[in-house]
Amino acid sequence: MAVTRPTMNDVAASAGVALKTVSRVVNNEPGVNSATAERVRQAIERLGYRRNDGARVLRRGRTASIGLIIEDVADPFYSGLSRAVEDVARRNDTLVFTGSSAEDPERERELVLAFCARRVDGLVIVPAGSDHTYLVPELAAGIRAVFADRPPGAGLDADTVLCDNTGGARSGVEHLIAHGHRRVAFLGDSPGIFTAGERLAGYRQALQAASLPYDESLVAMGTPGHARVAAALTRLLALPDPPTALLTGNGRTTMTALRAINSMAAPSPLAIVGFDDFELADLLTPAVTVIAQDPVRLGRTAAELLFHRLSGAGGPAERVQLPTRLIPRGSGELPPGS
Amino acid sequence: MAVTRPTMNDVAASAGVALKTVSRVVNNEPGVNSATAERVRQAIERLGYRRNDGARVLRRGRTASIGLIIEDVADPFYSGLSRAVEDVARRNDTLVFTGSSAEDPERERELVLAFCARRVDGLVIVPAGSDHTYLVPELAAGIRAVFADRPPGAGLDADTVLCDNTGGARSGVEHLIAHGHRRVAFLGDSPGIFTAGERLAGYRQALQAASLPYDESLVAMGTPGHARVAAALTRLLALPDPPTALLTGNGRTTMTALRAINSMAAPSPLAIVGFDDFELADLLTPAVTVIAQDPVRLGRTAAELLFHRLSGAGGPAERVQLPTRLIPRGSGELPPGS
DNA sequence: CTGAAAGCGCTAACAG
DNA sequence: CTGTTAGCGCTTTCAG
Repeated sequence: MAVTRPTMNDVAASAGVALKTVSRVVNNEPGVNSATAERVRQAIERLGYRRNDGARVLRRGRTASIGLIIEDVADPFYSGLSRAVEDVARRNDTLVFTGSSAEDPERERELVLAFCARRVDGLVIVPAGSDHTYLVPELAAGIRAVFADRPPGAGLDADTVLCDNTGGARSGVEHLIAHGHRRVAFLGDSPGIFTAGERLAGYRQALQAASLPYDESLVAMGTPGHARVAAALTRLLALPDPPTALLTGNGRTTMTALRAINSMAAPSPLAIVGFDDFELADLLTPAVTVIAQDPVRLGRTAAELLFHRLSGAGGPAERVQLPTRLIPRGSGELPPGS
Repeated sequence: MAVTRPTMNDVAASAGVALKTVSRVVNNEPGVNSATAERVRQAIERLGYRRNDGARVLRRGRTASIGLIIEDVADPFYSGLSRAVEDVARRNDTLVFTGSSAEDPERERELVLAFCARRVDGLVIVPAGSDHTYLVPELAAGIRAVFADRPPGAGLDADTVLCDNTGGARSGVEHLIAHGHRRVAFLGDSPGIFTAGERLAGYRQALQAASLPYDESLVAMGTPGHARVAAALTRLLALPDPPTALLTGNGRTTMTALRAINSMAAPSPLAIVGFDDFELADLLTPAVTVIAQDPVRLGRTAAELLFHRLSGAGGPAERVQLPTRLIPRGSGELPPGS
């Protein structure tokens, strides 16, 4: 098995021309006699030559590749975002390295630095950690970074695209209150996660605007795993004055909560609004009312911002906020105590 | 803004040592005086030096990167597979380029060749096309490729990991027949897709084994879009002797079909078995019986096979088949004409 | 229109 | 233990 590929030199030798002439043909540079060019093309064909972009990059500087760091490709929210980034990259003739941080700051750092060592032109980062000082030398060296879904940690000023987490959560709770609920629980993601905090803030704002008390016992923040969610729900429903409605903090938590409630033989149905839309929400009984984010738009916006910078745009870091949309489907319109 | 990064040379000059010494320190090679090493490390820190892996690769041959081509990262089946490939790659200190072919053979080809031009060490390909002759020179040049979910086109012999599509579909139809059904429809994916054909074959085998006739009017193959699926279902249900049960050909088709049926006010409930498990199948009413594939295992197996080859394993192309598993949940156990 | 020489940043192979 | 030299495959620069 051939273990070494033909190089431009081999092609040049085979076609009886100089290296540079091959380079011109391969890159469609003007100023090559068409007969010569044809001879080169035949040699390329004959040898199965294919340009080594690694060497090209070394010489030219730009790698025409970017890195994308998300939490988990297998999560539908991030896979939508991923696909959008990929599409924008493709339109810019750029390849994408993808990596999942699994919500681990150390892993995020490793991935980012590995991408930087490959000299990606830029990065789209959904950060897991809150300390991004490790990025400072990279940014100083000209690598551009755009943060998506969550902002960078303190001390780093970079372009950022976020959803309106607070406003979204607020509108969800307002919706429940408008339907007569006074005891609304919040089942949120781990408190360390930026979006979880923002959504909790929105929850509180809605209560305050309606002059309802903030009752800590109605709030349960943590991972979206089944055990923890089921435990939290059990506790909530056993309260002396239990909630009649529930806001769940993200798509995964919503699904886990629905599953837990389903197997709990709840005394009276709980009204539910979920943060994040999800597939089949419309087919459940009742259909699930959600606050929809737009992961595709999030990814597209972040990637476009990145390429905007890569094409030379200067100016201060931008901060874009994307709207959310409440989609009433039934579960959020249930009256209390029905 | 600094547009050029410090190189090993800069570090060497700054530390007052030779280039090679820096290289030794950076790569943790033994045989450097610890005082010298410390001086070098300080210079690295001072200048914010980071090794350029592109240059390293050019010199060493291996890029420690692989390419992954799937149909669409945003599809849960492929995103599970993706994540599994990424995890295996990580364990092998390898980065992953990801690209979506969108079921377009030309796009698949472009992506693969772009990855090859970056000199990835290997590829995991879920092929969209059926002609892979474009890969021959790449394979000859030593790039390893493993096909997943679908085999390569005729004429190319490469490692392949498939699911038991035929057996899975057969077991699904057998299940329906065992529950008393005699008129079972098949709503499959576009006939050009490999897995769609295999599943159709399994459907036919089950009918034959039960001595039931194969009725073409009960089969509808095509894209999983809503319009086409709804039209197919309308036609099926208007048949003089309509089906009492339905096998759907993949996850997306199942969901679309459920949605269509839901809005159709069907005369009597249709028993349904879906190929592919999907999130929330257990929470629908009735819960959906499925033939589950294991996308994570598919991805893991393919990636492990790839790294096995990359570590020097020879021998003929392997062909691995993964089992499927029928998960009864309710929809597939409905009796006919209920 | 074509080519020779230099060098991108690094590692391998040898000296000292 | 440290340094020198060559060269990975390509593009850039400058001469013919």
